[in-house]
Amino acid sequence: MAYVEHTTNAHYGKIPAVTKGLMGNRRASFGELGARSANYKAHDVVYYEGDEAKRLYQLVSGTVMLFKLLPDGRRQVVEVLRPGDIFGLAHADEHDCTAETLTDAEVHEVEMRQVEASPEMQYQLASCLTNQMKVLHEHAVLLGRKSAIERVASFLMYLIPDRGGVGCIGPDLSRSEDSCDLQLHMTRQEIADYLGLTIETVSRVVSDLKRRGVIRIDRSDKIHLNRICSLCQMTGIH
Amino acid sequence: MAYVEHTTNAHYGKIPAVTKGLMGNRRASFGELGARSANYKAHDVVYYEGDEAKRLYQLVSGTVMLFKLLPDGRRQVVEVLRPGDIFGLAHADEHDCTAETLTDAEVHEVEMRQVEASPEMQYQLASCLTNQMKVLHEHAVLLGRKSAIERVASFLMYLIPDRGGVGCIGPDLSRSEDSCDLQLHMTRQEIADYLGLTIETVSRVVSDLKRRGVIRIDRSDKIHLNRICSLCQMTGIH
DNA sequence: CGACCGGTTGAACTGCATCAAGCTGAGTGG
DNA sequence: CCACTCAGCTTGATGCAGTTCAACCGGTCG
Repeated sequence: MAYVEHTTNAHYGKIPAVTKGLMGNRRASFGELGARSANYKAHDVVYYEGDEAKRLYQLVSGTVMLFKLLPDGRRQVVEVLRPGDIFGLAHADEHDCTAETLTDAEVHEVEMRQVEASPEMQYQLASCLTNQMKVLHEHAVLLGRKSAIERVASFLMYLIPDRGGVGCIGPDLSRSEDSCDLQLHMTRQEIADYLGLTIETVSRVVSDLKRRGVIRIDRSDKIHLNRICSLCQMTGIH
Repeated sequence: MAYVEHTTNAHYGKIPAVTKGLMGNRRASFGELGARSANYKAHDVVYYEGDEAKRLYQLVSGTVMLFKLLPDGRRQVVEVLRPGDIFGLAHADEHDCTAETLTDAEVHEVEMRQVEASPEMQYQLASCLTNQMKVLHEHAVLLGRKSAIERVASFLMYLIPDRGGVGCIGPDLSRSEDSCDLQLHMTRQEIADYLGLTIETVSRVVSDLKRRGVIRIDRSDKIHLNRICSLCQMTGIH
């Protein structure tokens, strides 16, 4: 089984061309508005929590995570960004999170002044933020109310390409397949910090899913979903 | 000790007049842009999760919470809104949360079309969302990584007027007081659903804080903070 | 080959949930 | 005015999901 990045990972691929309205699932792009493009290697830090916020960033390709640290070292990954997502917003001129790439990533960067001066960009900004807020709401439910199995199942479902975190499409899947390959791009530690669990719990749950035949582990970061529907059943949203 | 609403509760008071830039701590208002004003009683539902999203709302006074439900009844309060906050945004024309007032509330309502057509409103929207994103990030840390005591302490700190969730101002408090009265406007159940805990745990932690002399309980929804600094010390961010 | 890093697995512990009473205060009716 | 009720809250006893601590495993790299 070959793992072709752009078909096997939701986090890959360029920004989708489809756009709707402000409140629709538009995925706007800063590219056509004269943003500077920058390339980062995997595990580069784009900015640190507390840094002065000078620019706005839009992820073009690859994956970026935003996380916060508590003084004793506890970490919470607050967002795992997909192409099209905007980051670097700051409420009081200071970044509230650290932004670190999970993979090589291409990013469009725009000076804050430019954004302030461009209604076009603000439109796109509002549109992207709307979407990201929804994801944050779902993640709050995950962190506040879901069990470990439900968290991991939700996480895996979220990674399925062309599903945008949406649950079961129903029994008559348009893809007519109930299986799928995933490329994780995250260590167990990163997953744990995203799901509010420990590394051991993530590992145990993944092993358990394997034992139950729901997934197959080809390499620790390459997982094959055997039964997407079963997995979806475990997310807590059914 | 008298409890005067607009001085004792962070959730009360009109939208602050102070505004800065897009990324600053601006608290924009739709009022001057011809929004319709609506008044709700305590515990009114503004819209339900799944309802078609037709309008955008900005809270003028009072408190509103947004929550999501899992099919088995588990609930997560994802946001507790303050005056100036915007809600009702929907990614796919459908509200992703239920919006319910906690107190009597005044709300400005704007048709989605109007927002789409108004760069001015989009600017304000982007500004408000930036702030709300930051709060959601902090809340993710709370839900994912904090203990019960830390959650309750963080929650109480968040309610202190004129602090916007900011931690210790330092030993030389500008208010020169280390105490404060709070009006909760939330039942133990609502607090528990906000903090990702059970009602019993919230109750136990509050009793514990009382026993330690950090707070005094005047009525279940009226709490006096005896030592704000001690409380702040318990939030996990120090 | 050995060191090392990320991951897995086991055994014991614990913080919070669950289950089950009891309490308190506001509202109601005799 | 007191008895009753009922909703929201508190407190105690018990259980368990997930953490913690510790050992081990397998692939990779110098």
